[in-house]
Amino acid sequence: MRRSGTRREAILAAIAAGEADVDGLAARFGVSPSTIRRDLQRLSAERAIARTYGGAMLAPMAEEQSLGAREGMNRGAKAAIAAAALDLVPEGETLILDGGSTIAAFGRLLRGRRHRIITNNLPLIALLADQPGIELVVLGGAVRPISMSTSGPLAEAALRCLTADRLLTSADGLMPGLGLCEATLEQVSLKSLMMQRAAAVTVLADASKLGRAGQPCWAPLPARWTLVTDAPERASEAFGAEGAEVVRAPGAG
Amino acid sequence: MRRSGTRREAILAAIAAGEADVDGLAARFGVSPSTIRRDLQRLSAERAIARTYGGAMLAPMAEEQSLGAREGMNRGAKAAIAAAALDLVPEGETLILDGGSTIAAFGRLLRGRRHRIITNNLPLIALLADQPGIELVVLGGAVRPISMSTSGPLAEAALRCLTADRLLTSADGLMPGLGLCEATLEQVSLKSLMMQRAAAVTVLADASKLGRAGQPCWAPLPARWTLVTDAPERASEAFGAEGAEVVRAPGAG
DNA sequence: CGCGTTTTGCGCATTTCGCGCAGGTTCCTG
DNA sequence: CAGGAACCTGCGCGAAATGCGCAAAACGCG
Repeated sequence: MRRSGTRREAILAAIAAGEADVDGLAARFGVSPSTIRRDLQRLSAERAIARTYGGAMLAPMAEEQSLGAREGMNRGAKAAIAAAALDLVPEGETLILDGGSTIAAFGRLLRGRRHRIITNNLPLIALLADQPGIELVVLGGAVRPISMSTSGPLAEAALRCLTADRLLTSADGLMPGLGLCEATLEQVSLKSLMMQRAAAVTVLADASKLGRAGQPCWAPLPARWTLVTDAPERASEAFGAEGAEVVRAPGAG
Repeated sequence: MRRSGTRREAILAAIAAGEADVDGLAARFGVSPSTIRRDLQRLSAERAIARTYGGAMLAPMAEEQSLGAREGMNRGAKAAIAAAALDLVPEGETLILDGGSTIAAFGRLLRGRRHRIITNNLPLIALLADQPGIELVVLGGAVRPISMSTSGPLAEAALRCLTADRLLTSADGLMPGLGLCEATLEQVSLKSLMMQRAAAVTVLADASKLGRAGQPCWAPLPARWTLVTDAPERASEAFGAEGAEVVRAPGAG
């Protein structure tokens, strides 16, 4: 029977459309849950989907574009850093969330919480827009495809109309005494303005960023700020010596 | 004990490292499977992981398709209207693309072309950001989850810094003499400003929108504008009589 | 029409999950 | 310093989901 292949494609489409539980799919296609289970098992073996308890979800794509590849890098570390940063942020605060995959990982954890979010992090919008407890404001401006974020004069103009309790940001590199570095002046200009507009500054950076000066454009850090990192203490103590509160997230493994 | 937060981060790291089953995690951390289960439940609620049968996996970065469901409605008609509208737009123009699924369908057709795009249509960003021939500017502002678009004072302020060759917009309803209607004043205020800022106005509306006054807030249309619709001529001739150029798209089929 | 292959549905044992309950620890407060 | 609130933890129980084996049905092919 060639039809089963057709049904598996339809199941794939149904899962992509949100129909995710075994019983629902069984009713939808008029077959028994056992059959759906077998189909899901096969699709799972083909790496097309991933099984969940009582259902299935689209498989996490192995690799994709430039952004997806970088998101995969240090993913565990970023998730751990994001979770550690979450404990520092009281519910109800107004947050500025900067661009970058580390901040996106943090933003995902805000689902279910109550916050006002100001962000130029475009992938984050889809993750938070449906949350009833979250009021989302997007900073406009020109889109940087590499980082999927906005920047430029329009973003800065919008930011000048807003203030926040806390900024969460990351960087291409951090150096004691210099601050954080990025590839373009446009980026550091926006980051500096974000720091001015937030009462507290929290920087999320994995171990590979500390002590790295790989970019030419620098933004100084405020007198008091918080660093959340998975790096060992010897790599971060220099920041602590110059006014940063250092929070360690457990390293992967 | 506040340490549980620390353990949850460690669990996150362990899952990223491949340790994925409940019993293994319980043994790894020296706690009962019940506790691990609770931790996984909590991480799952935070969307940091996804539960599987007997374990967990890192949450996929991409999700969200509540909009996708509505996008399916009148999909054929919208695609036909979008294709017809594409013929009206010369390559190289600077376009304002309003929110809504009809405009999103149009924007998808711009892939591979050369344009400057100004938009508050959030789903469109992911579709066009990777296109080398397209320069993308996002209007910031508050996010309306229902339509996945931005609006409000910030969007209008940004728009006041920009002009465009053409506006492509849609509406909840169109009436001869009245213009187009939307659910909120905020929406029509932004649409009116978009019309002022664009040298030409093109409205995409399927047959169900014509002659419908289902919303209380109205924006008048300019003296000359273009209507692209799949409705039969008798439904659109009233608009032609008051200055609109009417372009018919072949009905869905 | 007969046969082999594939698919499907069902029952059963096993595993996992969710929830309530009791005990213990931490922290805050009067 | 004592009391209490909040939290975490472990355990047991009922419910749900899973995997497996087996028999019946559907399909393709000679």
